[in-house]
Amino acid sequence: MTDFADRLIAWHRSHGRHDLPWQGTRDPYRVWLSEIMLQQTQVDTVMPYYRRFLARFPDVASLAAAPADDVLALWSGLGYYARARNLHKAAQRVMSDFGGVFPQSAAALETLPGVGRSTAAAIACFCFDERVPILDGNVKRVLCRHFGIEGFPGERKVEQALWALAGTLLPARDIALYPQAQMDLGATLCTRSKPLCLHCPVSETCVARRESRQAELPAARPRKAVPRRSCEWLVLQADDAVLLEQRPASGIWGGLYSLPELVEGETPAEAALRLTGEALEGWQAMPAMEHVFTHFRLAIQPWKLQVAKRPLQLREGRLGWIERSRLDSLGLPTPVRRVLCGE
DNA sequence: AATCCGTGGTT
DNA sequence: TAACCAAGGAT
Repeated sequence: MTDFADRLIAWHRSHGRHDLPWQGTRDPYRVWLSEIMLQQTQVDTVMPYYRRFLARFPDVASLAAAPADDVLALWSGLGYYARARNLHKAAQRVMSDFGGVFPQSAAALETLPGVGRSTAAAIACFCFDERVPILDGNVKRVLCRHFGIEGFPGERKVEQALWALAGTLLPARDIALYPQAQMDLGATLCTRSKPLCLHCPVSETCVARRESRQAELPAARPRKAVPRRSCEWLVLQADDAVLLEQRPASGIWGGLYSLPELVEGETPAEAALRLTGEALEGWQAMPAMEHVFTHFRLAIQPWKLQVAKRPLQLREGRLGWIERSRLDSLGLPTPVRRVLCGE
């Protein structure tokens, strides 16, 4: 079945995507950056972020030397912020452990934080012609359909089988073209819904096609109820500044600047007193909003409290007054940016 | 090994 | 509307 890869590559030459911003280079820095941004994130979403990021940090040295806050600011809105923190750490490790030169094997690349087996393989393959398989969402979908693989691909046994299968399908030549060929097929033809089998280069040998099971393969994730949580935020504004709190490095929105949360049962005035030690009055409700994550749903009630003069003391170390003009240069979670800057 | 981690688009 | 999930990795 080595023919499988050759057909994909031949199809890619004439029908694949060739003008994405991260294509046309074998610079491992650029390939690595694009691969990290594209994890669980669609191409159209990534493009503007990739351009901005590359303009600000043209190489691994400039990224390694940057403050973490600058990196998070450029990532703000892209989600999965551990990617940005790991990206920064990995850049520093390339400088310190590899003399500023990216390692040239998948095994070595995988030692970098945020670089797993598939991302390491993609970089090694694109940049250094290493003959290793990738296994992202596109490849999983294509393989499950074409070879009639049953079971949810997120399950360990199924994923192991897919890795093994992917390893047997590698082409004898043009290895550097193969990852892109697979991803293009998955992204443009073998899509999750309504795949365009009529244009597919491997449709004659596809199990799902033959059995009309394109909608059943790959098997869907076992569904669970999505928990609902709620929180209240204090939007304390003074002069032309707002009180923000940097979140802990781990957990949701790690390292980002967020609005202080009210403790259960607390009024906005009580929260302001707790945070500043001053009695502040005149709070009012802002429009409630809901933010949806993959794994839960968060109802947010912001409370605005505008005071004339900025309280001098802050009771917690992670609190700080941020000028409104500086908000653009900070890493803010999307709903925080929405509250402070409007839609 | 199952869970956690964002956001926006599609159906 | 709600479900689903996209160029996954870390724990």
